[in-house]
Amino acid sequence: MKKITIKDVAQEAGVSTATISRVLNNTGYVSEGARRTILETIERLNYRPNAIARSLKQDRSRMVGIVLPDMTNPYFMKLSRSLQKRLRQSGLHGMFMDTYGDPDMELEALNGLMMMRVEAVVLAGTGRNVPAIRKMVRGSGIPFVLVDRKLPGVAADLAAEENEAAAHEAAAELAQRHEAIGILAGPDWISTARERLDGAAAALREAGVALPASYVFAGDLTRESGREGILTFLQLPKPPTAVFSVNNEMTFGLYLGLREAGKALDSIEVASFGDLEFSGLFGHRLSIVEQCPDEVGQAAAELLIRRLAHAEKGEGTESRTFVPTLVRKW
Amino acid sequence: MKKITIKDVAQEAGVSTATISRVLNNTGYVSEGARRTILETIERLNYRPNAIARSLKQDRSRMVGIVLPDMTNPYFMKLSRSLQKRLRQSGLHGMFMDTYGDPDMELEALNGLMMMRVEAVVLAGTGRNVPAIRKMVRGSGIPFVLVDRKLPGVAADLAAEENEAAAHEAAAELAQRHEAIGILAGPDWISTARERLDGAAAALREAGVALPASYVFAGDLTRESGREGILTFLQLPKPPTAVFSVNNEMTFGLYLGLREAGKALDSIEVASFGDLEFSGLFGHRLSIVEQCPDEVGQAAAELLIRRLAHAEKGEGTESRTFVPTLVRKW
DNA sequence: TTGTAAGCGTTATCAA
DNA sequence: TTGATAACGCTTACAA
Repeated sequence: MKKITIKDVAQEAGVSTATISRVLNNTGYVSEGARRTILETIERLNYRPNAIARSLKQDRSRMVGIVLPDMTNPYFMKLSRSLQKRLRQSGLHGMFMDTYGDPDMELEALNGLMMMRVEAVVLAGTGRNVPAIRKMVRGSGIPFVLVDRKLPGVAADLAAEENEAAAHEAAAELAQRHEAIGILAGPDWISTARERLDGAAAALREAGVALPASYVFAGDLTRESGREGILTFLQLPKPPTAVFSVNNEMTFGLYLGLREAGKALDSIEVASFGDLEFSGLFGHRLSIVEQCPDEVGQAAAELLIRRLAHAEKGEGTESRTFVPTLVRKW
Repeated sequence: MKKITIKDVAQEAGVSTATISRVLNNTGYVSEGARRTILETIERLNYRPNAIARSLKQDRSRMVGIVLPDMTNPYFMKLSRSLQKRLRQSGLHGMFMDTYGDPDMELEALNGLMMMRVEAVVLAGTGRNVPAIRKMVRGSGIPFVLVDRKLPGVAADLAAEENEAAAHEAAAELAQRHEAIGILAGPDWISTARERLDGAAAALREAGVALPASYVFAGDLTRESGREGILTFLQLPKPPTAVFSVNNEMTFGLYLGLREAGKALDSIEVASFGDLEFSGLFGHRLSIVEQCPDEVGQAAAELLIRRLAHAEKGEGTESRTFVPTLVRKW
């Protein structure tokens, strides 16, 4: 069980470690004979080069940090999957960190990644660490790519969705048939939530639909707060007849709340940013803004790879890729 | 942007690198004065110790490989989350690898992890690399913990669910009311699928319900194959009036298929292993075997930590933790 | 309480 | 075409 190193292989094969290294990395000249013996010895000893030593020597970890608020959320994992797929093609590995949406854990995760000397960071932030992250982006010398969520004043590439336009379109749809429209909103510091609220509110305004404060519920993107939101709306003297929800979890909570209140699931019309699995199955009176996690992940990967390739050429200005979303009417 | 090392800190603080190291690791004696200057210098230079160098020197990567067939599957990610949470408490980081259920990618992932010198591996296998994995477990000298899925003949700890008993219970329930029961099964080499099929088949046998070959559809656990399965059943001269499905994705496909065939979603009674998000919302004539990813993940973590702690004391025999599942009737 | 220096397993430079 | 050998950034005996 003794761990076997390049020296053991060298000894067994009767060559120097330098030669082993050359065949391992296809670098420099190696005679065909030597190459064969070496490969055979490697196989026989079941030798695997130590990536840690290699990283140290080459000053390249070949790792990319991926920092997410919720790894059980399929949206982020679909995004990560397409990202990781592209990274692998470039010989990079993703190091995933789950922040649980908590600012302290986010900072801890980022610090850990800096110590691991990741070559880049992909971040869907909590929105609550902007100054620290800005400093880190400046000081680290590695590229950051923001995904899904923007962070104001952070000079990094971005891959995200067209939140405002899509929310506008979906809310405008509701406005054609309703005069009392509620909005399940999210925290102000999460850019996606804010943009979707802004887009929807603008649509209502343009359609001449009033939006009293009591029709905007400030939730936190969780199922539970969606439930609270609809229950709150239902208490109102004149409850909304339609609701726009800024994310799918809150939409789900909305339905839980309706059921809890003994209302039919189609007793109100709903437009939701983000899909619900069952929408195709039962979806009545439900419009969906379909998101494109795969495209966002791929875009992020492209930005990353490009940035890594041009690392030496100095920073340049940051790029932003927006992927269009699709509004699907039921 | 020059990268700053322990030497820079030593120079700035006017001490040796050894002393820096001592305060960094809280090891050995350091005068209070020195400690303060050093911490201040670290702060000022914004120094972060290089985890790679540390790993190399200490021969401890503090990383655990986590190999999964599908990172977009919430079941596996819930499992991973509780696993990771516990790992972090022990100063370990998870290195996630998605195999897409593909044996070649699985091997590639495992090889990569061995090169990274992970201290342990948590694996939900494809079931198609048993000999190679057995060899790796023997040769690597690091603990493996299998999660969710067993691998025959692989001497490793295991944390999994009570598949057979739960499937038995759920199918017995159906057998009380039906005589024509179909089963949406999975690949034979995935232990969970096989055990659930076995449990269900046994229940039917004991209840005296016939199970002709045409009532067992060999799917692959995907949504698409669930759809195919139900459509195939519906073609039968005498279609089943109830179906037991070995996982939630296939169950979802079943409903898609029903809808496609123009049948009402409650035109047949269904028992499903694994939850569907909407089951609480619409769930009629649907029984669920609720799984416990959190518990499995936690159990895996415990096994891992224990194994790591006793690493020097030789192997010992492998342990298996089974977490009980709950059958929820609608 | 502190410093010196040897290594951890590689890669890369320089000679041979 | 190959081999010595000096790093990479850290930890850790061992001395002082």
